[in-house]
Amino acid sequence: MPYEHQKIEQKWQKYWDENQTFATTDDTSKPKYYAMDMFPYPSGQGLHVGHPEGYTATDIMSRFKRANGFNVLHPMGWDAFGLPAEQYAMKTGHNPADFTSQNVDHFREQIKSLGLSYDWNREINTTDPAYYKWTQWIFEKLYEKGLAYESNMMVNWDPIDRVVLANEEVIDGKSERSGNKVERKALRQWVLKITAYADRLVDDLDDLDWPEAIKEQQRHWIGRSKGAAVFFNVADSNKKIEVYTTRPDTLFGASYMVLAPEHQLVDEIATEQQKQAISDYRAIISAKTDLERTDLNKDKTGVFTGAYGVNPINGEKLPIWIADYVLASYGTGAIMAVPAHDDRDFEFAQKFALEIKPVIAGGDVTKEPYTGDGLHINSDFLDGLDKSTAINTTIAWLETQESGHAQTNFRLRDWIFSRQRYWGEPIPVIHWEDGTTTLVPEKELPLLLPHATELRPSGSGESPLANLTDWLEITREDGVKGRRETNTMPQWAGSSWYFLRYIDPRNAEKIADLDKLKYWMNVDLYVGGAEHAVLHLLYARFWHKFLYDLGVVPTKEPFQKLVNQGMILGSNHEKMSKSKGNVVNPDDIVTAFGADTLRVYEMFMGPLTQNKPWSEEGITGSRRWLDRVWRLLIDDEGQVREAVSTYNSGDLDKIYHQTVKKVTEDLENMHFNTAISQMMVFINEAYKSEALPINYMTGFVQLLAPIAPHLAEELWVRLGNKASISYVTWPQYDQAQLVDDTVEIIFQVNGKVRGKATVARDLDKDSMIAAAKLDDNVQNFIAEKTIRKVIAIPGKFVNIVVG
RNA sequence: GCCGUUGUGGCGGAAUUGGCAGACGCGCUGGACUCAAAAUCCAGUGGUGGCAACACCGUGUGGGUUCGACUCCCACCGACGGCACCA
Repeated sequence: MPYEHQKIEQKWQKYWDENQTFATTDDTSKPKYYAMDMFPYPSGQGLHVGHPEGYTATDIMSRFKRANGFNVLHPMGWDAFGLPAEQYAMKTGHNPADFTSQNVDHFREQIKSLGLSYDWNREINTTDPAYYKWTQWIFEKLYEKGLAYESNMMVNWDPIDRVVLANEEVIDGKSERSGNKVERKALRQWVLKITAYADRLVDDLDDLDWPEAIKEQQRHWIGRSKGAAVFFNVADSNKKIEVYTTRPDTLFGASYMVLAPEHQLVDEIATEQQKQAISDYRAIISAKTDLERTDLNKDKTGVFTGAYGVNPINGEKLPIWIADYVLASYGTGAIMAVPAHDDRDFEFAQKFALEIKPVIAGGDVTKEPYTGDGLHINSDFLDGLDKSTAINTTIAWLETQESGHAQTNFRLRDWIFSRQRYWGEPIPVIHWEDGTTTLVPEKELPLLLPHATELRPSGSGESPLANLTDWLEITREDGVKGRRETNTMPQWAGSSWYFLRYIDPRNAEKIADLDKLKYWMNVDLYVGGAEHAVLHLLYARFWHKFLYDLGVVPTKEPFQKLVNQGMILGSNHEKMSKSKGNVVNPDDIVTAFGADTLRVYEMFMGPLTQNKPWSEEGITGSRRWLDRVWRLLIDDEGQVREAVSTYNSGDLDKIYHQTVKKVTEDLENMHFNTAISQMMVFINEAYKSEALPINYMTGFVQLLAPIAPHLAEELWVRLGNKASISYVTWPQYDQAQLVDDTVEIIFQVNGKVRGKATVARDLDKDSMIAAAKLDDNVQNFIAEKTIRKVIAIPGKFVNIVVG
């Protein structure tokens, strides 16, 4: 009887469902393990083969931990708000909710066919009002704490369609959909003050078990830098310019100053004869896209304002320029330029023939800027000091003069939290005609997204919600009229706290019960793609810290261990895409080979974290191996083979215990590919053995169960055990079975292998050396040579050094 | 340019603390079974030379440390991901 994957997989999926095998309880007597996947956006395309990779990894860990006595929380849900549904709805005249719910059903069905051990009772959906009630609640708390505010921010604006576009909708400066040229436009936006958490977001990374690359990306994104604020008076004026510098020690080398073209003081200090040049320059700048201002333009441009600043340290007058290489959004939008020791200032100074004064010894600043360390020169009281001493000395001096102070800056900016979209969580705010703004009262949450079949752009830059007058307009008891906020939240909102809701998904009173949170948090394993390295993970960490400060959650960080699965590439080693015609559909694989084969193959392809190309031959190889496992134990009539019995010839003793050890350790470390290869070795050995001891066979089936659960359940029952295998205690290995009395040692001459011998495990050094010298081939290489040295390690090797 | 990851047979990939490079799988070759084929089972398979024993070469490139280097150090090259004038 052959291995019939379809029958077996359906049978066990039904069994798990009916028996609620994977329903999680809050049994706090057991240690807990919380394994979570990044929940998917349920797109119309359905699952691709990349999804099952990460899902299988967390599923293996979940099943492995269950067998090791852990109480496992392994949930799944849907990140179901998002742009594609809205675009599709606009095109077809449907409501995004209906379309999304069909997609969710399709995704759920596909995911269930993979045999993943989720607790489906905890399924969540970010578009469910019972869920987004709490997303709105968190927003209200942020607002109450002063961490949510309104501000005019620049957005991508399609002037013909009159809609706001997301960055990813803008391709080469044009709208992806309409092809219209996109402009920058200031619009009122809701903004979250993530910068208030910048220090903690950097510092707390240190304790997380995350890939170093991701931590580095977050550190860089936050971009904390330490330096000084320095105040420069403007000559012949009462104005002051504050600059930010990381090199206050080079203050004696400052030879000019630069303001960002948008800097507020520009108009106030510019002289009459420069005003025309300035406005011309600004016109050119505003026509440039961000890309042109950064990437494409390495050539420095700028205009003199006609004004001078006074260097607080020596009273020198410094010309004040405007230039777009100084960014309005970073620091104070103003710098002191030290061309001798900064690449950008050097380039600018050369172009406009500004003075270049060296203040640090080393390098030749007539040729290139010197940015290294060195002793200070031409710097009065700083002369002879090294960089860090000079920095501290200067800051101390500035503080006594009240001309500056130490200052920390961040690259991180506040988070633009609103979207001019329909398909998102409504922001629970009302703008009243008397000019006040209030939150929707907590007891009225959730503020429901009104049902709409015809989504049309409002034309004003507001979301389609602005068209829905019934919902939009509201009158207070005292007759004051109000208008609801038409902005909705970004897709990041619902995903910033979903890991909390899985813990207590139906709680109507709060996000989740604190005792349950105390038991389950943090997430022990979080697996997903590296494309979320910064934004999602940073936003989730920010919200979590905020909730921690509120006392809602008991931990400072949400995700203790993070793993990024690699991408599955097409068989041509390129990223899978429709246009390249290299897309593999997991449904086809499940039908033709089975979910277990897909799971084994995806885990066997290579390390979880690396990119790997799909291979048609590879998948058949994995299937072949599962067939081989089946045939080892089950004969043509569907009976357990006679060789499987309580008789143990001893052939498999060593390999069995080795396999238990290796598989256990590999699973613990998520080295699934080598765990599978060890199981293959075991099966190869078993095929050569006459006797198949029943306890070894059941032990093997247990090792296989996390990876190929349907097949393992089936074999487990056929071998005479009671269903199900999921909570049966993991097999143990016997250390004593792993060591042999004899061991093969190698003989080297000058580090090259020249012979081998099998000797007693505890053979002493001298006997090993003697044996080595007797070896024929070794003699060929040491004959007539002087032995300089002999290295011997018992149980391993002898190395004879001749010369 | 900067930060991070990575480079091993025809292919995917193995190799605790430096100690037999290439486990396992794919592919390929041969054998068994079969009228034949498929499937299956068994064996072989880094390159060069040799009937063989065995020798030489071999982990991106060039140096170095060491009795011994895929592994450690220095310099360089290529691929992938991220950031991009952040003062």
